[in-house]
Amino acid sequence: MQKQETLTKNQKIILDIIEKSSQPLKAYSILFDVKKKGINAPLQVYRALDKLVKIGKIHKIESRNAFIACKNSKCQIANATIFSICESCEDVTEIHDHKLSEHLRDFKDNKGMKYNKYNLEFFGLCKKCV
Amino acid sequence: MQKQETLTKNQKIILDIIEKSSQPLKAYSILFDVKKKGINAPLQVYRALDKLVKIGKIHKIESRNAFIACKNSKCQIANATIFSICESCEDVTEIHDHKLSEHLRDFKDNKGMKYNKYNLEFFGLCKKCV
DNA sequence: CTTATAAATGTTATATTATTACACAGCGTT
DNA sequence: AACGCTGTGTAATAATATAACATTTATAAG
Repeated sequence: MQKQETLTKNQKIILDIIEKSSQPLKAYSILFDVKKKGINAPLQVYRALDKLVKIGKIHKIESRNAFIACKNSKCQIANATIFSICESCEDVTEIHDHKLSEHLRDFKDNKGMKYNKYNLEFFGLCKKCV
Repeated sequence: MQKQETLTKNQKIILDIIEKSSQPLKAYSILFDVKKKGINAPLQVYRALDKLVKIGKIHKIESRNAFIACKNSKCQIANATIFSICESCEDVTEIHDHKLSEHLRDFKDNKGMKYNKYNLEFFGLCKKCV
């Protein structure tokens, strides 16, 4: 625990919006929403997003170019994310599976690469869409 | 084995360029390279890329918006990819790890979702860059 | 062989996502 | 007070990707 409480005004505004959404939000849709709060330019959004990703408050869904809040209250886990994505309704859920996480954390390839992060996205059809 | 031999002219041109590169290529850099072969528009590139991804000849590195050839000669594996990415030199390597692949293939969450695909990207520093 | 159907092409325009560059403000340290 | 660091605001632009339309080629069906 160090400085994750000290978000700036813009960062708070953006985090707030993302946390209120159960689903990933795109940068420009966030921008649209925060115009009324005085955030006018894409860069202001992207800067806040970058920071929030860095400190683990949100995650980027790479295959969708969208951002979702980390539900894990103590998260800090900017570096190990697993998501399931429904290809029909686009519902995204963060997966917390201890065993799988362990496997990924412990993975070693045979090339001496030093890993500090991974991102895993599962695709398929959710219950509703099957 | 069915129709993976029957690539069209554009698809062949694009695949050829990607296969000749050991590293991922971006769509617009491919476009630049193929202009001399009569492919003039982004859409022509993206269409070929889509098809090649679909049949498993190439993979998209989602975090980099770039495309790399599948080295697995019999690949057909458009649906299960694992890559390691060096955050310093951006070197990308496809990982073939039987045990890890099995784990991912067999993964079941507790929400009844039916998976048909996954994409995993590891980030870190390669031997040279450590 | 002819018709129908699906898949790919070529082209123009445009939408979406993300970054560069620059000037400046706030804050903690020395 | 000067420095370094992080964040802000703004304008411009770069990079990535898709929509819409007309046409052509390939494949399959009668």
